[in-house]
Amino acid sequence: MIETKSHFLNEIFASSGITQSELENIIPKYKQVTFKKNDYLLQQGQVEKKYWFIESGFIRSYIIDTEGNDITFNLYGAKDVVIDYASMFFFAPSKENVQALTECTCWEISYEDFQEMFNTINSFREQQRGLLVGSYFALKEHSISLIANQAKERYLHLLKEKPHIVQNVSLKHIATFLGITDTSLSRIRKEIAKE
Amino acid sequence: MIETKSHFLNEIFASSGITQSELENIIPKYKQVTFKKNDYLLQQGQVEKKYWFIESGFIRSYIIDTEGNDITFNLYGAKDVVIDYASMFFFAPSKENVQALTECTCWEISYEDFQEMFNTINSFREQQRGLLVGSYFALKEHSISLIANQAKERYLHLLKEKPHIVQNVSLKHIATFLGITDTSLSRIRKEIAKE
DNA sequence: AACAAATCTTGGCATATGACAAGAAGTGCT
DNA sequence: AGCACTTCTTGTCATATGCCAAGATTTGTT
Repeated sequence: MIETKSHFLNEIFASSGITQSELENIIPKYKQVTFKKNDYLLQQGQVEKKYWFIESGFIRSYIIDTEGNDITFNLYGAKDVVIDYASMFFFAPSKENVQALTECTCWEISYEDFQEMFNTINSFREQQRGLLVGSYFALKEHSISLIANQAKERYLHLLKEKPHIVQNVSLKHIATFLGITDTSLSRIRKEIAKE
Repeated sequence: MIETKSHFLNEIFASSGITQSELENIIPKYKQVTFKKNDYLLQQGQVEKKYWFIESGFIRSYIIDTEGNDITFNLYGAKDVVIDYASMFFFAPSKENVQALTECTCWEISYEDFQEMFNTINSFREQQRGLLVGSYFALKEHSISLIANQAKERYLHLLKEKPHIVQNVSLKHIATFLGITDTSLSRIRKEIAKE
């Protein structure tokens, strides 16, 4: 018997219009998994037809570009959804590596279970749709921000939106995510501290 | 009766393992549409559950960022697929505007027809999957390139991959797509011409 | 506790790119 | 043909950010 009331996933599904009785069908489809620091959730070349909600811990996705640079593509913390859209929805081998930066507790759902609930439970569909769209748009906005904003603005934006990530992820990973060097980010921090 | 042999879509589906008899079912699902210069295929806020193949003409997608800058998000030419993933697959209002830069002839398919063929015709599924994944990854690579490469490299890459776009799209749109000003792009061109 | 390794900060200098403004070239319209 | 409008080029100067290398600080390990 699942104690849904106190379950982490309740926070994820809170205020989504999903009823308690629906939740009792939904939550058991999620499997708790843990990752140790440096474990890979997904490696380049793999197809991973599942995704995760992070209950605790930090995760990053990265690619190694043609010149050998390690570039952080995304950073994830508690309550974030970790997903590779191409792998999940198009069955494509991933272009990125997704790795735990710390010990992590996550809730995993398979493509099949997702699809089934997406097609049969209206409130689940609406809630997940909103969530996935939000995560997709965040990436898109970040990409635009690389063009339109200065590094300092990007940093301040990240600090505002995801302070827990700024506080827990190493400077070099944050720097490549923001599209700058760790040296520059260090200077930006110094400048902000002065203000 | 559709004359599939000489049909533009034959080029799209060529060497995809789709048989001629399957093509005769597939091609009629596509509707030819034309756009005049400056027509919108999709506007910010709309949900557009369809996508297009360009037979001729040029199209761009763009957003106006918070500071009012017009930023080209993607550029499309003949044989490209024009799609807003969030709108198409998640029924989300688009964040971008998709506008014809020239007169265009396109082939449009609805989400419903796409879904139906995707689920029933294996060869269609494989071909479309490859195509959509390719288009998705190109955007991802471009985003990484904004971080990892110099403007000149990005321009040379675009020139190599999509010379027809470089030749037909105005410098200012190419510039914002590459993440630089039109002034800088003009200088980069000059420098390349000298070599 | 002590050392090694990783992370972060700082300095000095180089450079890619931006901002602004003027002129040149190209395009479309009457 | 002529005019307005947009697009492209070029000059000058400012600046954000990169590169490299040296310390400082923190973290992990024995």
